[in-house]
Amino acid sequence: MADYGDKATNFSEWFHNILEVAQITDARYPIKGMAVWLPYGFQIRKHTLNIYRELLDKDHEEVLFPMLIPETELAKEGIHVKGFEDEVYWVTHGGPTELNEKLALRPTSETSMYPMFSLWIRSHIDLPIKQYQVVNTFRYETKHTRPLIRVREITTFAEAHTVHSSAEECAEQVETGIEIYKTLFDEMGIPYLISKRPVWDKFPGAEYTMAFDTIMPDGKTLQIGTVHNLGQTFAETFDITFENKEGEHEYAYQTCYGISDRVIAAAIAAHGDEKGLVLPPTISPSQVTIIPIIFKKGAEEVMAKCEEIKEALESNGIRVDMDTRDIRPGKKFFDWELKGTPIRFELGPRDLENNKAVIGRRDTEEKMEIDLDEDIPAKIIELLGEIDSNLKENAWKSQESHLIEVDSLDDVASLVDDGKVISFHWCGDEECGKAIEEETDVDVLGITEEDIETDKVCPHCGKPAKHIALMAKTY
RNA sequence: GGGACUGUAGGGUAGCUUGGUCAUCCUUUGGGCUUUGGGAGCCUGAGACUCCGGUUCAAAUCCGGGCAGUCCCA
Repeated sequence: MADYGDKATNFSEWFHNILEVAQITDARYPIKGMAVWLPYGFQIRKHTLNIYRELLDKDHEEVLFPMLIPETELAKEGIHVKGFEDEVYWVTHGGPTELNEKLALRPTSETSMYPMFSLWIRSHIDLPIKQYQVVNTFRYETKHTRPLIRVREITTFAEAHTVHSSAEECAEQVETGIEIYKTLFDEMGIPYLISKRPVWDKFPGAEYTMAFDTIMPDGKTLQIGTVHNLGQTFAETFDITFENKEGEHEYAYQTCYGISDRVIAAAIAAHGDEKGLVLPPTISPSQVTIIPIIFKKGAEEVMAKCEEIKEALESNGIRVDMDTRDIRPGKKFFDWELKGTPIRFELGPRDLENNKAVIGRRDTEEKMEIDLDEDIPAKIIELLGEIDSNLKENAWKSQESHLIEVDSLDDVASLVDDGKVISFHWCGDEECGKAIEEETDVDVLGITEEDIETDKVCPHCGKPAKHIALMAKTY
């Protein structure tokens, strides 16, 4: 039995090992924080993006903006640039010639897109604009990098940008963005916590930031998606104005929301186990992997039946892979457990004789027989659905086991060391929040329930509590 | 931002303290035989001292720096 490390007690080690042995990424690329997507990992990424695109294509348009941003544009929005300036990669030369203006590799695309929005938008008729792009972005991370989680090239940055003619519509779009991401994470079985980031941790330039965090197996949280209400800040900076129905010029209202490679990291972390990956059928490269068990005698008949089943499954829209390698079946079972294929379909001469096949579930490790005369595609589709909901349910249970409500912050440090994420009543004051972070050395993630009616007081400052907030160690 | 540790075949490692023989073992991998329902076996090949500089008759081993990685603290 291979030992990939213990997922709960040594998540980092487990995660590194799984990425490597399951051939998702190769982190040996000779630049810190940049890795190669391997074919198997790329497939997972592709299916994840398919879900994403399907969700956004309903009422967003996909676009593609350049990767380079002139220094003057990047620097226009003061608060925004301050949030990123230490992490920007600069292009300074074209061949031997020094450029007369430095060009930034986009750390995010507001300053790339919004000057164009300014040109495109003249009247309220032009609004709303809802666009998205899937691009790579660059951040010169100074902390230690981790594959998929903290990288210098974010290879999969899926960002949406919207422009509206009223503050109300803009706020509604924030809710829409949240709903889209909920659906995406639900499809992948990733549990999440939604909170409003504290003011000192919001997106630079935003009015407020709504964030999705998932709790990793070690109890640290990972931010997997954010939705920002930008208000009119960027519109003022980039002069995005429209003529409203009254014929007056008004600054536009904007939102942006994004997800990244981290979503895939979250899916791997949420479902994987000591044997390797466990992939939800929605993103697994193959949903069913057929393993023909070949002996010299009867090989042709077995292969023919396997082909037949493969075609039957594929014509029902199921992704099927067939492992025809000339190696022992045991080796194949181990390989596909490592790669997390949801269903193994094993068929050998003995089965053929009995008119049966063996189905193996990756999530429960159950093996069951199926009659070859049965409606196999229907059975598989049913099973895939069960696997999907089982994975999701377990992941949510696991997340909930990390959550704990407290009335006092005395034990926060030891609870967090124990892998807990803390929920507490909070006054909401910036000064108080920063003091809490300082004293406990744990981050205030954000507010999960805003402006609640309660008799409770803030455990730190003793003032009346207004919100329920979360604290955690973060990745 | 500050600190600690590490770098030997594709992966994991021994050797480094005390410089000196053909650099160890597992895995991987090419070829051959034999096997095939949970990682087969045998035979025979392949594959490494992070880079640059220094000390030395001699460096995987000692020293300095770069690059890369892991971890801890802000």
